[in-house]
Amino acid sequence: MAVYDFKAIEKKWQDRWATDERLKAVDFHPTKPKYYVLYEFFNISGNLHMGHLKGTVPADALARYKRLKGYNVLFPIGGDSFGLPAENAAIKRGINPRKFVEDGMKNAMEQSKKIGLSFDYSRSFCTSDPEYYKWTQWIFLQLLKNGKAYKKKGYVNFCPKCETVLSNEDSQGGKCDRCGSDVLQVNRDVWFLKMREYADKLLGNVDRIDMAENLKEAQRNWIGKSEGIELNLDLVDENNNKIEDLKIFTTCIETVYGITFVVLAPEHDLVEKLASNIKNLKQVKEYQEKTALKSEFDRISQVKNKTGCKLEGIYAINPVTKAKVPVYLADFVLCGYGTGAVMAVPSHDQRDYEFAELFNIPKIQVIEGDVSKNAVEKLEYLEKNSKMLNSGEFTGLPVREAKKKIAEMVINKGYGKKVINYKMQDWPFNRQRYWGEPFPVVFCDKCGVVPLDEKDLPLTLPETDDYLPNEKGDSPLSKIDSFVNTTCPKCGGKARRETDTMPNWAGSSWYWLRYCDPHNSEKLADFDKLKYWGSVDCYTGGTEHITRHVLYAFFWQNFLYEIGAVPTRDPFIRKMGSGLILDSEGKKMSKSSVNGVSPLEVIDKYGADVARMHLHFLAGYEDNCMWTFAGIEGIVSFLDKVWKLQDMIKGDGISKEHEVELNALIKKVSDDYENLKLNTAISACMIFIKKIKEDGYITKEELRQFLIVLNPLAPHITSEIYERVFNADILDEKFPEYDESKTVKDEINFPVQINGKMKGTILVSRNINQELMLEKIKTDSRFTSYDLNAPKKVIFIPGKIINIIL
RNA sequence: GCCGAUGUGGCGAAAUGGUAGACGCACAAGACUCAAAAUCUUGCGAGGGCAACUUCAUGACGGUUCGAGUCCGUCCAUCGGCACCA
Repeated sequence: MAVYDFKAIEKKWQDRWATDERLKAVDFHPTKPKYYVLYEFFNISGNLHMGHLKGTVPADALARYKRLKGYNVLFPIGGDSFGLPAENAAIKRGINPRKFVEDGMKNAMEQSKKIGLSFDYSRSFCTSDPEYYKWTQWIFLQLLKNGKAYKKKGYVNFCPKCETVLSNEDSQGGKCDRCGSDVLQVNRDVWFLKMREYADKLLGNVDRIDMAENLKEAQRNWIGKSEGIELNLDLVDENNNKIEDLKIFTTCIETVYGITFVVLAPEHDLVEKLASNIKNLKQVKEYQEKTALKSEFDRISQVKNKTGCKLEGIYAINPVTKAKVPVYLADFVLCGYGTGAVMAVPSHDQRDYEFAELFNIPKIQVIEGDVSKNAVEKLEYLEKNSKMLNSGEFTGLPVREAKKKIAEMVINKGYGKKVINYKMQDWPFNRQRYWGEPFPVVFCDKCGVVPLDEKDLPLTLPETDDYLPNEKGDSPLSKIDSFVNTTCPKCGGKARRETDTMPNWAGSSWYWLRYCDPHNSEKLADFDKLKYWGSVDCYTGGTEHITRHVLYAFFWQNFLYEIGAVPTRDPFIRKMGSGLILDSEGKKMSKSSVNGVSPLEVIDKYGADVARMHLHFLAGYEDNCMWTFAGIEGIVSFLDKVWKLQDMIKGDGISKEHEVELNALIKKVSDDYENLKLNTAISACMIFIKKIKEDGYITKEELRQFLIVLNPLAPHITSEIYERVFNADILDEKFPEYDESKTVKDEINFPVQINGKMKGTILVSRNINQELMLEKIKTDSRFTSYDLNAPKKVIFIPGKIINIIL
């Protein structure tokens, strides 16, 4: 038998798979059930890294397993090619982003072939392909027509050194991802998508998806649902003349008797309306200007330092107590949450407490507890169910009861109503960059914002070699007159195009739908095909975008469902989050990690099968793991033993000797593939080979079944042996079935406990009953020292254990 | 601060409430060899004992149970998410 030349043999199979029709998904397959496995888009900004090997291989194993199980599997791949990463990389190398993406995609596809991934490449596309972004633009038009997109002035992240606007993701920790400069906030006219309106529907998606609890919690936190009361207060002047209504939001209506002041966000629009009544208007304006200069990041990072400004001459009336309290502006109140105004109860909220100390405002304690140094906050008093103080008719009630009753009273008397608030904001949807989807709208002096006609899509991105925004921070598209100047589709008059582009998250918010029908030029995808492929059965990939991309995906799918473009609200049935690869210092190993080991290096040295198996023997799919070459010899020697099985074939059929081991193997590995637990699948295969080595032979049928079982993990070597021994292609085979009754031996080592302690095992028939078992124990020399004649109690679990209590 | 996940040998890690440490690495001894590599065999949680055996061990302390790594409490630590969200 020849030595296993992995380089030549792996290449041979990879070349065959590249064009193999059997790896392609078939729309409306007449007999096979469908199964949709999705791995997240490749980010076209460099080479594949170890994280890709960790993420893709289990998805590939699942796809290969499901094909062998007789499913019609859709396992596509594509490229997230619009956006900053690709554009920045292109600028850095001085090449056209279009060219960069083309090369990057080709490279990623070649590299994924080297890993042995069985993608259906015939369905691939990039988000920057005009045939694809035509439909991204189409979706935006639908959002606009259905009132889910609007334009408003708002703040965006801006890097002064790169002269570009950045997304939140590209400005984490307030630093530019590219150059490390501090990110500023600039006020710009921004397109927003009404994502907040979908908050509750998104929570529904979160509940229904099969996903790890920590990821679900991260999403729920991000959405940030909170129930409370919106309370109406009158704003009055010094002479108690009513000037305005003020709405505040609170989740602690039980503390309503303790209000001693009210705070508005500095940007609150009431300030302008009240201007004539504010006695210290100059001071107020100064405060507003000062806080406006602070970036969102500054406001968050300076958590401890309270600042504020009193509105002299303005007072608020507590509707419950009729008390007249002062009104302040303070930047600890955010204008984007609730009503942008809060009632302050310094005895029962730490922020209010600190503010009251600073401005010398009195406190009214309304719930038991020590408030001399800190506020007694909601969590603490609710936990203890303390009693109410100074709260009129509610004084003395336990706080839980009072909370309900005060809320009822407030609602009944018309002082307020129940409301639900969300932390999640609407989605700022434009970037002042070149490399993205152009917005399919124009601005007409007569008609205002006018959407393009759907038949005129795609609105293609014009060519340029000037990728930087102008000095005002406008997108580079604004410098291209032939693009900017156009005619209004409605009145035919002069109009200007929107020159901003969509964020890189736009194209990835619906791509799984396009795979169902990637070449459709009439629709984003044929409805019947969408119905056939349905929700993604298993979506694999990293966890870093769980509160961004996955929520955007939920949002768009819900919207598309509501306008009848797709058949379901849920894009994904199950989401598996791939763990990270850490380097020797325990840091994330990725493209940006300098000392990262490339998967291609490992493949070059050991072959793709070894690389696939070694990495996934180190840890489970969702676990982080440290990359190391240590232990790789174990996989090398295992595959060497597998190769040498060819010399050990003796007989046909399944031998009595291996029947149980083989059935147990098939059972274990089937479960493990379903659950992406490749590490234990590998160990099960090793256990089987150990037994074969012990006995010195394997039958032809046993080898056949074993190769199919191992194939999803190590597709190259198993395909090669299969061809050599059986003169057939393993892709045509069916995954072996197992017989449950044959997965356990008839004779087992039955565990014996005395007084709950393990004392040993006795080799007996698996079906032994209690009486017989007791007899066996009594006659066993190891147990003669115990008086077993009158046990207090005997616990006997058939086939499992016996426990004798003396 | 709030929420979530995790915590098991020298290391990576397994264990539907039922023999803790499967499987692999490393290590040690032996076989083969002039020798080495490769390969094969055996051992390998800690303590005690010549041995048969025995005691202690799954972050800590309690609880439920005939029986707990697993379930329930209270802590501690690590990682992750959110964070002046009213």
